[in-house]
Amino acid sequence: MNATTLILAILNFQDASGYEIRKLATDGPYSYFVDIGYGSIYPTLAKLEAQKLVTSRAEQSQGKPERKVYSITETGRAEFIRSMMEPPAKDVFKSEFLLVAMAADFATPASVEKAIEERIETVEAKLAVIRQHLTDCDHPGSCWVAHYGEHVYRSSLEYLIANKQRLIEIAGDALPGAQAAE
Amino acid sequence: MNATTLILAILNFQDASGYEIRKLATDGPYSYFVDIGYGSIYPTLAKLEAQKLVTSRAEQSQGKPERKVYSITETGRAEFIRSMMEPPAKDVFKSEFLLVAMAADFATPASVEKAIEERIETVEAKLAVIRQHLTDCDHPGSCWVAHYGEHVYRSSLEYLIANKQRLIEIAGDALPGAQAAE
DNA sequence: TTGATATATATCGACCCGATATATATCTGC
DNA sequence: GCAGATATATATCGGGTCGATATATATCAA
Repeated sequence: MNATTLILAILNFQDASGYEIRKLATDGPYSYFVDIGYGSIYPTLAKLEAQKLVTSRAEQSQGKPERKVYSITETGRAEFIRSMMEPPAKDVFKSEFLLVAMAADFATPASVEKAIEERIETVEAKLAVIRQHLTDCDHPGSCWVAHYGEHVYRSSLEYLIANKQRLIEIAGDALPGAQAAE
Repeated sequence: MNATTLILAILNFQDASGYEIRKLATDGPYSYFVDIGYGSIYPTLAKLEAQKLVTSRAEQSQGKPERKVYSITETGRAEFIRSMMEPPAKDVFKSEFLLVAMAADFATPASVEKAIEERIETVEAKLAVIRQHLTDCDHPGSCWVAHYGEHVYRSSLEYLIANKQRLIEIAGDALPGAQAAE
């Protein structure tokens, strides 16, 4: 994706600690088109602070470890706006599940069934998160994106459920000792 | 994704050179759920050859540079089948376009329009490739996956076209000097 | 014959992800 | 009251991956 742009975008909407940024990008409203780990977040925050695009302050809340809360600066906001103007990089989509589905005839029906069932559960979970965001959605851009996510994930789920059985039937056909199982 | 699994999967279906693997993963029937560059392909092929999971032979076709064609071994095929049995890693989806859409109020209508139009063109191109594959699709797993791709990309395209105008209308609303443009 | 394009192999640096280490506070059950 | 699980929080390291680039040959069009 590009950790710098993403973090600047998040900090443009709200102050956050590294830990919160991770949660927003994993479970929050960014989670269905973004993914970023600590290994990118903390070094990027340090770099952004050195460049004066963000500032940080320590904050101790009762009971919890001290948080290091980051805020975007005016320079940072200008850089964020500039980055929103340039043409976005191409989308990245990688699915090991689809690779397994493509080679279903080389796996057992049991493993294929498990794979597609887990995929269905994952998509359902993601849909639930999106629909939750849709109920308390105020900012217009976020609503547009959440509706997009709902639309696409629902479509994906429909196909998976409707064609699950057909994929399981393909399974095992190319495995040694599987000639014409009637 | 995991370059090893992908390359083993491709070589399980056909012999190929590094260059061909790249093309299959970029324009071919793997292209809508996979992406891999030379920086992963050549080192992985070398590793797989050292492990005796693939073998290579030089082949000079007329007029073109010499090709180094790789074939999967029996050990490699066993390893491929084993890898198809274990639960697939989670899908990866990252979209800088959706980040721009979410922050559309911080960009100009012109740049947002350009971004969504380019996105529509990209999806249409991908759909065209998938539909081409569907016309000459023999292997059942590949057909299942191509149908899935057709279903999801068509759904995505529908939303983009139907909601393009609405996104452009959001654009610019948070930019300095944009109070209530009627 | 120049330049553009396609084929083909290969590598390097920058970036990114997953796993892990470390630490504190709360909550639950025994 | 304390052990263990869980949540909060910061940080790093190694391995993997990507984009750009270098190199080379052959074809085709201007």
